[in-house]
Amino acid sequence: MGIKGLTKLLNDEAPGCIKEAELSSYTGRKVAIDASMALYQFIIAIRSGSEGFAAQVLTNEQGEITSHIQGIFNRTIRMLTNGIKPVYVFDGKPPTLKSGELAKRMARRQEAQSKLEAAESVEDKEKYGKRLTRVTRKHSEDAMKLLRLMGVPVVQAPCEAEAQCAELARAGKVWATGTEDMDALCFRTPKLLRRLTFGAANKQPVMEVDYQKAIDGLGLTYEQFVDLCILCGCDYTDTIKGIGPKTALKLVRTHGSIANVVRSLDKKKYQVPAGWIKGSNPAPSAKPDEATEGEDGLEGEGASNKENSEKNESAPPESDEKKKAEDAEKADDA
DNA sequence: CCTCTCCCAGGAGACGGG
DNA sequence: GCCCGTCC
DNA sequence: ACATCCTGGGAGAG
Repeated sequence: MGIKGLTKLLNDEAPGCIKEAELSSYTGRKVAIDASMALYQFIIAIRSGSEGFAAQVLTNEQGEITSHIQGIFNRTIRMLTNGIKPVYVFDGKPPTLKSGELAKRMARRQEAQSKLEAAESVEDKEKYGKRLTRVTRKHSEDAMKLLRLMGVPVVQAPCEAEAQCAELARAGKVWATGTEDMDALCFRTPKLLRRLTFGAANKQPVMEVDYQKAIDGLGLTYEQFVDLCILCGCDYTDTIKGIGPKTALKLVRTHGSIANVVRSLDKKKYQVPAGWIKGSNPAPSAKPDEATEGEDGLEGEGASNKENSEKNESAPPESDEKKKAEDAEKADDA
């Protein structure tokens, strides 16, 4: 996940938008965290007996996974100990992941699936079974229950958790989004905190990115920033060979939008992937520029301007906005 | 100057006793 | 502070 | 996904 070379680009072109600090300097801050992402990592990472034979997840007497409970518990305790107030945000409707990454995951998953069925040895079955790991509804419910018992606020996002985290931050309900994924900036979270899980005892400090300083430093609008990220290469689209972060920035600055950039490119020199941005498509879809505006009610999903032909995700209705706000109020009590 | 490719090292959750 | 064993 | 897999940094060519 992430935007290729974005961290370096920001360091080079928007100096000051990234800074590092001790965990202790965030005492008292409320931070929104994508719960599903955390759960997935815990389920993958927390295993016992990795040195011996069977690398197994932690389970209860019924054989159900409990790694995620252990992980969420420890991490939450750690943050609370440091005076940081987490707000866990759970995914709602599965996001319309873009064709690229989604297809890739699907392919990998199906490959594992078929290999699992073909597997004869116990080892193989175990091996391929692991590749099918995913966060289930039950895992999420377990975590929600735990968090509620701990008095930690939980938010149910209408769609993508990352987008919701950014909205909470924009609304001032939390101070920042805690994530390892720079994609969060594309949802306009005012502050992004990386390596928040590493404590004082650990090596790297917390990394803090200021969204406003970032786009100001780059000299771009929000829409242009999203376009830049797409050009740099994100999870959802292929990149154009020969165009890296520096060139992408220059192009967006010069032409103003990704549609204009693509239009102006020498197609003989640069291979634009099939089915790319509308500007590359002979059939113009309405007004390209408007597709990137947030006026349709879609939160964040700026990157969705490339999928305007697909079923547009039903926009998060106002009621969801209120619901999340209410939930976040509880954060104040914690 | 910028990008691409290749290679390789390191990390992949957190705690706590020794 | 590091090294590992442990967490279920 | 720990008998693997992914990422980031550096070298070197185009």
